[in-house]
Amino acid sequence: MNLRDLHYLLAVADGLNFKRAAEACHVSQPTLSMQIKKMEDYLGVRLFERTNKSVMLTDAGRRIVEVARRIAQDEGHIHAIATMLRDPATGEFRLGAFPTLASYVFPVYVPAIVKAFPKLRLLLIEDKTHVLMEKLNAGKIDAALLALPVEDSAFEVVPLFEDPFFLAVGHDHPLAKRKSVRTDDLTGHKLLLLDEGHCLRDQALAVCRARGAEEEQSFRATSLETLRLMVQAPQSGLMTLMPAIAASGADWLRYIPFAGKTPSRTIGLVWRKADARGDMIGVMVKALKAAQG
Amino acid sequence: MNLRDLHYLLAVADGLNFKRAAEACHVSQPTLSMQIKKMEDYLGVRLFERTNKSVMLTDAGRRIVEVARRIAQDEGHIHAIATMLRDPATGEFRLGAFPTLASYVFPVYVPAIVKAFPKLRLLLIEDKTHVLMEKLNAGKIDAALLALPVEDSAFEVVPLFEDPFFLAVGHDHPLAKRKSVRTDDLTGHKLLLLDEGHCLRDQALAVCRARGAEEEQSFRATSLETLRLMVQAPQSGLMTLMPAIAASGADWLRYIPFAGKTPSRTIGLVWRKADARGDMIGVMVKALKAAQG
DNA sequence: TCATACAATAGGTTTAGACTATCGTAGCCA
DNA sequence: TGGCTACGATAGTCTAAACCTATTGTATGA
Repeated sequence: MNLRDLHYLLAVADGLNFKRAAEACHVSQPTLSMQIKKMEDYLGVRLFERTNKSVMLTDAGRRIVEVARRIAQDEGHIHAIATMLRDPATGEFRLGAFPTLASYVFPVYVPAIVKAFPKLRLLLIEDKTHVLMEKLNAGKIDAALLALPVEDSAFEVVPLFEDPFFLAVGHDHPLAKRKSVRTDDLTGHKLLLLDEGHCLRDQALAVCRARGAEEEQSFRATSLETLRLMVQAPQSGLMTLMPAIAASGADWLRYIPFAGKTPSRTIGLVWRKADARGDMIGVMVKALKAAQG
Repeated sequence: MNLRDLHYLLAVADGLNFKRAAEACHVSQPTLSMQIKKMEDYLGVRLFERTNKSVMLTDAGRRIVEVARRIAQDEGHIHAIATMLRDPATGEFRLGAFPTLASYVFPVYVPAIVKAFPKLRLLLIEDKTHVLMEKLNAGKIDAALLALPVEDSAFEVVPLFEDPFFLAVGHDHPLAKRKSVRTDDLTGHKLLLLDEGHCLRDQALAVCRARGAEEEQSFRATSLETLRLMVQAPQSGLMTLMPAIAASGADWLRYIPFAGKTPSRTIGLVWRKADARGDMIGVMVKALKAAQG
């Protein structure tokens, strides 16, 4: 059976006349006769009762036409969906970002994306880096904002901005009065970090470990907010690395810039190379860069 | 687009693997690749995102698969309908009979048909002869019990039984005491008939008109029951022809048989020659004949 | 680095859908 | 009654599309 045949069936059922139905289908009358006959043979039931003078639906024909009509409608729906989504800037777009980034970049990026692609339904996903990469791989999200480098040949990666780190300490911390610090100055101080799995933890460790800063082992924060509260607690003696993007100033921490070569992380957009919407994502990257400008 | 292609689409969507999908569809992998690609070109949207290592649905693909699944289901429904109705003795069968016959033959015939064709859904239609013939022609009913002859080359006709007429009179009618009558005896008596359009009227007229029986002009009955009541009314002086099948005896009329050549009507079953269920209707005729004993 | 797994491509064969021309039948009108 | 028209069915041929096998290209993993 064939969708075309179903349309032939419907055409004959509508006009109850093979010649006119053939015209409506833009085929010859014998073609139509043949195909209907073939369909009847295939289904094993007569669909039309035909004489030289009249054509009418059989009981089976009537019922089958009913279903065929629904199929034809659904076929129309498929075309409608395809037409709508032919423009890549329509449909859904699922964008991920890891937790210590999401709340700071989404407020800037989302309006930019919505403005650039008003017909795109944007869905935001906040998860740890490795979960995002799995989801990206599995097609559960379409792109992710991640800290670079991302080593995966299946992904396309574009850097968006540098996010420098500040040293964050409480007001009574030994380093609190410094105008700037060098990474060497961290040696011997106690460092509080996020819990395992947060990429900010790894980034901070990469900066500090070589310098002999000693990680506070009794506690690891599970969110930036907790981290902030722990560090600013009186007599904590703790410090942490805080990304500039998260250093709002609306708290009681001291954020001290690094002198010399400022440690930083690079944030980029990552998506699947195989994604057919690659071109659109390229345009999206431009919109994002413009937004942070 | 093609139903086959939709099945290919579903197979790939289910397994997310072209090779296995091809096996499931009993075609080669290149065929599947080709057809999917062709479909994507036709619709103008990418349905799958493919790499060497993985296949996943695009947003468009996901939505279209949803509709395709419904279409596949409906295709199944068409097969189910065809399988069910492949046996002619299933589905609906609409049987008509004219009013002065219906109430007397249906109680006998319907159980016989139901017994012979238990899967047939029998629908009964009661209407005047010419309406039944129109409906039969238009395919609105499948067969009709009519008084013969039926002159229409499009119809198949089989006589079922002879229905002799009685002369029906009230107890005080001049002919009430007769053991039998001849058609000549009707001359000069007042005849009450059914309204225009009832075939019993025409049949009775055919019997009586030649004999000079005088039709009561002031009133025509619209049902056999009314006719009965009018004739049996004291001092009515009316008579009518009553088919044997309707002469129940459970009323106050005298039913007098005709001597010599008894006038009668022939009742037969009529259906369209072109009806594919002709064979089944032939079997039905046998069942009807058996039922009337 | 070789073997494996996967989808895409190339080239040739078969099938099915399409065409034109014609038939067969019934209804209509002169 | 004979010829005209309208209708669907049939016959024979052509072509496009669906299919096959064989091969390519590219990752992954031992």
